[in-house]
Amino acid sequence: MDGYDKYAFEPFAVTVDLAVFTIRDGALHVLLVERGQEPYAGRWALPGGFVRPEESAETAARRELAEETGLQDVSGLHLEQLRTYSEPGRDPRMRVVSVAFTALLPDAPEAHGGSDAARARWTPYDAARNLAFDHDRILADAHERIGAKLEYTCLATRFCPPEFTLGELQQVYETVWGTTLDRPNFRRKVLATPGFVEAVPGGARLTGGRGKPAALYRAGPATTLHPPLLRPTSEGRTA
Amino acid sequence: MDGYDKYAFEPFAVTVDLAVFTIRDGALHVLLVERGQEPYAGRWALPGGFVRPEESAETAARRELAEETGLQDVSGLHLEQLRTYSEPGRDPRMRVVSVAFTALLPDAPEAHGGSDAARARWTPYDAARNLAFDHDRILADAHERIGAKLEYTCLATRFCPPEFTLGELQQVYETVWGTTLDRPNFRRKVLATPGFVEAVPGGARLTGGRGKPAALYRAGPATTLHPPLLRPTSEGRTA
DNA sequence: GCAAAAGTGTTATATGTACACCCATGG
DNA sequence: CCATGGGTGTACATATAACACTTTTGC
Repeated sequence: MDGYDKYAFEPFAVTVDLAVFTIRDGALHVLLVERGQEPYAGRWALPGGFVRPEESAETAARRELAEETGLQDVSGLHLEQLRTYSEPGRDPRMRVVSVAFTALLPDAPEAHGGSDAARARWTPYDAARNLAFDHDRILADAHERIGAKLEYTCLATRFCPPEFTLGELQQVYETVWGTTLDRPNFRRKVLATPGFVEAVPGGARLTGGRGKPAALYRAGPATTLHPPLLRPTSEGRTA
Repeated sequence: MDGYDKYAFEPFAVTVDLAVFTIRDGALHVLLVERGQEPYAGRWALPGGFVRPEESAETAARRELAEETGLQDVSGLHLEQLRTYSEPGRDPRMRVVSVAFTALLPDAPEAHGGSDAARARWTPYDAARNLAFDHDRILADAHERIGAKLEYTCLATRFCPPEFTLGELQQVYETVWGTTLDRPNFRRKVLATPGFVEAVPGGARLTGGRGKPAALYRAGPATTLHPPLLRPTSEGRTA
């Protein structure tokens, strides 16, 4: 921390990369952009870009998110630092240190392919392979992280529109975890956690065309779940 | 990600900062160094330094850890990325993006004040205030993180020597969380988690001078705790 | 014997799990 | 009237929390 010469070292570039998730047609999707230039021209990559001189990484990530999704109001969206990737060879051009973020979107706004990215597309998570740079790894880390956070935080509501049914909330868990959950137990668990969801007084909505209309809920003020809502098959993780 | 001119932007410096914890005399301690130069000359700070051109942040963190603690074998120690701090004004000299790490040491090796740091000292966590830069914040984040990780990982054994008693392991939890735990229940919980600890066949040790000698255990292969070992007073965190 | 620390046992309560069952709606 | 999805009830297993009690050591 005691070097004054700004150019004493080979400069580092600092970028942000975003793993932006949404749930569409009952499947987890991630936002990818197609690279227009070398390296990795034509390959898909996570959206991202350089941190500007007067920005923090968080500010840069939010700006990129707005640019790539074309959303008007990005201020309320959940953005969270994942980790920083700094392996010397991760970008063939120069030393690039990238701060990765995860973001969760309620529904999939089709408008994208904003400013600089050649093309942007929502891709099913399972099909998002062979990405540019070390983005396969970043994406896998991001998926792992949100899966874990669903267990002990109220993050799942970030995937839902402002008003949602408990069935939709359950689908979030089932989609991210790739499991099925018992509906009665899920319902009780969610309602027993104070501040997780709040009932919308008169609301009800048909979900699948058929069936009983479901009551509507809003996200509550709580941020953490106590006790946690554990994945069913989390036995093998002790070894 | 598409800029080729390495000097197009004002350069970023990339550093690592370390929050190195240990337990000493039943209290949580953190390793601090006294700054010899401006800015913040004479103030205490977290150890850290520049990432070198051919290093990853992890490599740099491990190198700094070895230098600051004077330990021979730093390879087995637990080092974990915390998050990256990138606010534009956090270093008055230039743009410094810092990747923060946490490290846990079994006991407190007194040998320190290694290479570049003016002085290094183990400081009780509660007395580590008014640090240089944004290190108060980093330290608080690190403490919060390790407290949370004790709940659902086997991290606590990293604070212990190779062979330890269950009483010592319990002290780790009590020290980091600032609570007391019921000994019989703690014991059952730990032993019921497969792979958390392994009994050392013939071992026993006197702990407090008096009392029954305690059986010795080693850290097991498990890394996560299922079900988790929750803090007692974690009620208020739902709101 | 007494204090201190380890270790065992027991019980009430809470929580998680696996179901069976009823309700409202569209076709 | 049946398929579909929402919602309720209930019995059982397991986990937690609180606390009494025994064991082994040093003084």
